[in-house]
Amino acid sequence: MEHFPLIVRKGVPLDRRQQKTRAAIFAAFGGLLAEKNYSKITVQEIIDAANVGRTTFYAHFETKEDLLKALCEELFGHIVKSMEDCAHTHGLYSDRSAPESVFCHLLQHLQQNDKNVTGLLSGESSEIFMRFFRDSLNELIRSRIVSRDRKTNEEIPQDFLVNHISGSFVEMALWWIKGGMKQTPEELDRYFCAVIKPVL
Amino acid sequence: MEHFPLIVRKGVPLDRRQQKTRAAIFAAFGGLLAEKNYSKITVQEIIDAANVGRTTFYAHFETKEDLLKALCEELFGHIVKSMEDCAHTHGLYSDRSAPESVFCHLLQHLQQNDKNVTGLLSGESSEIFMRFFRDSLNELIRSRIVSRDRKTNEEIPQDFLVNHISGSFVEMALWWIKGGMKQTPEELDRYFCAVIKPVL
DNA sequence: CCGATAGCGAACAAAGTGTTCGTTATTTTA
DNA sequence: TAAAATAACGAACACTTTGTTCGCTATCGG
Repeated sequence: MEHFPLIVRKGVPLDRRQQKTRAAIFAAFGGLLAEKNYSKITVQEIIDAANVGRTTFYAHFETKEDLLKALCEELFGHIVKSMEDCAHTHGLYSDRSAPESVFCHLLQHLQQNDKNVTGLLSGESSEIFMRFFRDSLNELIRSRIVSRDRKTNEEIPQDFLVNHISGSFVEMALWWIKGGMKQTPEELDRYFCAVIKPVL
Repeated sequence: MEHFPLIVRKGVPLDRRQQKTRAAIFAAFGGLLAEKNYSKITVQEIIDAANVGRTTFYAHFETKEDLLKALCEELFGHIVKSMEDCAHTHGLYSDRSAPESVFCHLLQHLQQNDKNVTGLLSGESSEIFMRFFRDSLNELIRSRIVSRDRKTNEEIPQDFLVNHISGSFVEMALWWIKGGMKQTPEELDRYFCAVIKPVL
């Protein structure tokens, strides 16, 4: 909890050693997360798996929670980024004109096991990641749903809708992953549109 | 993790002392959960708050997680029970004929601050409880949706639907509680039916 | 009343956390 | 390429938390 002289300063490109250390820690942590619950993972285990010194770990991350946050950003950062791009070019939902929905795009990203996301997501700590993921999604949907879909049902508050959509999506993704990803992203996207579209 | 000679045996009614201890621990734990995250709560804090000996605590619960599970069962046990009853007499959804949906019933339960549930649910650990809650709900919906609603959309798998409904509901409840329960249960129930009904 | 048993608190080993320090290895830079 | 900078290392540390033991006391139920 104390202030600690951080070796890693933002803005400054990482020393090759730092890059290696950081990568090793992420890899180790990821591996552990895939096989056991976050709360049961100990810093010592991470250190051992990453094969780095104790001091080194704490020079990079203040705490295990800090590491988790960093990992989330690392893992979902570019997914969210490409999600935003996709939302600009294509629409939020699939259409005859735009078969590539953001949601489908997203599911494809997950499926292609980008940076071993899937391992983590099928592990016991998947909820943690999904929460993180969900918050980004919420932002996106909020901005998109306001700009489009003006003719929407006046009975139901925007806030409720936004939450419903992002919440449902995350729950679906969780269900999908935990069930072994039996369906294709396109299938899922159809289901999702089928249950979400009528609402708007 | 070791086998520990459990004082509390199931089936046998609790000694008056045991009842008092158990209640004190639940109350203390509940109070703590309402103000700080589960993971940050220490057994010692619970012991102090409950004003109970260390040994006594461990005679009742093997671990903090064990306590959490017991508390969940205590809190949601009767809610789930009454939920099942409600599902038999009334239908799953609101109707002109049956304005009392299970969902509405459920929200009312939450709102009337049953056994201080709300405090816990607005705390940082709400997800944990909601997960527990969700699993019960899933069971109920699964059995009900199969018996009714046979004419349902053949395009979408039952499994997907069940998950969608219970997932959405939990996400809604979470949104509601975290937002300070601004809406009435009846309002929420209307919104929920509005987004769920079209699906079936 | 009395035998049974729950609660108590001190004390403990074990494990985990966050930090320090001096040394070694690697990278930048000049 | 030599020198200054700095990241990594590992032993050692004080501290916290956990789960358990033991002997004593208080309370309960028959």
